Amino acid sequence: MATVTRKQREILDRQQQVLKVARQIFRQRGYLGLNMDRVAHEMNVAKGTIYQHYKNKEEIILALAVETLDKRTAMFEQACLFRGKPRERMAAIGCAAELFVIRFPDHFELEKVLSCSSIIEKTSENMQLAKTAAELKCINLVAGIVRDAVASGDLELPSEVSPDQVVFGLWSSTYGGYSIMGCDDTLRQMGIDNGFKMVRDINNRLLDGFGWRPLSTEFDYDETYERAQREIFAG
Amino acid sequence: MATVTRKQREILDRQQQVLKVARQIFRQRGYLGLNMDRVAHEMNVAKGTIYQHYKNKEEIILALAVETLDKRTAMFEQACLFRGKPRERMAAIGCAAELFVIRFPDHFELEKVLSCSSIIEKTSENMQLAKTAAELKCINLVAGIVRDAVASGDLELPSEVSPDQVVFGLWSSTYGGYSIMGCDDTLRQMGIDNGFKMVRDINNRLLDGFGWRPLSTEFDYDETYERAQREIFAG
DNA sequence: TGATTTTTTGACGGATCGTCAAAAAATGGA
DNA sequence: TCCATTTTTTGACGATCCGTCAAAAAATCA
Repeated sequence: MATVTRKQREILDRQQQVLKVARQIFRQRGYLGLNMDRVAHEMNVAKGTIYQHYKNKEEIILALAVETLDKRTAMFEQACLFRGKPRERMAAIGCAAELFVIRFPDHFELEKVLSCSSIIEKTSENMQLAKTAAELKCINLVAGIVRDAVASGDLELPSEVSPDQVVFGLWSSTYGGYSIMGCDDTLRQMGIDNGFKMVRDINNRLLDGFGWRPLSTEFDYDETYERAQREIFAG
Repeated sequence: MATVTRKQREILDRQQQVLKVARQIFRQRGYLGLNMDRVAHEMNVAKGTIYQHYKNKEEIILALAVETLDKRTAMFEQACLFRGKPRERMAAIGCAAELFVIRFPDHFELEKVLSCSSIIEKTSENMQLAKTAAELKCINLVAGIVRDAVASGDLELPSEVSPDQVVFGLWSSTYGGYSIMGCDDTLRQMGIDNGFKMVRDINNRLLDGFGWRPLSTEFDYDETYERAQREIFAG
């Protein structure tokens, strides 16, 4: 028993080790620069061994995304603990999202690669499900806050609008905003310097549009952001 | 002289031909399925000839994106001609954006591929600039409508908010929304069926948040969408 | 027509992929 | 401890795609 467990642990450890090395390479050299030979070489191991753990490099990339997605879930969970009205907690989520892309700058690049259909197609169904599950955890945390707002009366949604719609809106604009920020110099051409602040403001306007009280015009959410940063994500 | 022109035309024609064949392959087989040998083979031409026109497949993909981006500009220009208040014209732009992704379903896939830094890095500076220029044309059309709204008093922007910020917001949520729609089945998990309607509603909420009159709560923009579809993009 | 320039060709060397038979290591029973 | 059996690791291999370039073919010109 103990032997089996040790063996299994060793395998798990190496799985982690592969991800660690692969993330390093991906960060430095991107999708095209990451290849199995390189991973194997950096790990002082034969190529075949890597294939024992992951069927191809796309699978490794997907595994990396799941790994960081779990980090994000943890950060979002922290944010949910923030003391304040639902909309303040949502601001804390925004704060977490910002910190996440700063702390894990390679995650968005992973997402972009995985958004290419011919790339994601090479990965296993299982790992894809794992990623969807990891995403759903985050989405549900956010949806929970929206529902709290509805329950507390801060947010009055018409019958044809579901809480998930609000989540989808925040998700879209945040995802879109960060995407445009990261890869396009169109932004610079538009004269926008602080992309994070921009996304924050856009999201605030969006929530104002849904009538989520207190509106950003009557409450200082920048202050809330700073408090969230200090209180929850100190260090 | 006439000879030179004819020769040049032939070269241009083949450039187009490459794009046509490549788009076909890309649509069917995606990024990983598109390769120079295949393009050459389908064109009954040697591989070296393809390289005379485009330095690698990434450059072809970028050229394809520029091509469709120009189509989008044309559609946005049409939308700008729509008769109505600025916000109605903006709705017409939204309509154009929708029709665009329907008419050119491969464009978003191209965008996704090109958003990967290690892929775009393989392309030429010049073609990248061409893409940025094509994007900027669209952005400026949208920005023009925002400025019209400000000028006409329909939209009162605080001094710290620039019209470009509004554009960025729309851009983000639309880009983000369509991205999530296209590649993720997270959406289905969230129980969202009509992604287009969703993006439309989100954008309306966002503009409501900016206080752009008439608000979507006091005006039927769905009606405007349908009119835009009928009037401008008939057929 | 034949010399010169331009264009096309596809074979080639190099990189990466994913596989698999053989080698090495681990396991387990005597 | 030893050796037979199972599991894991190894890296050579064939296949694919990349981008190049010298030679062949075509076009131009005098």
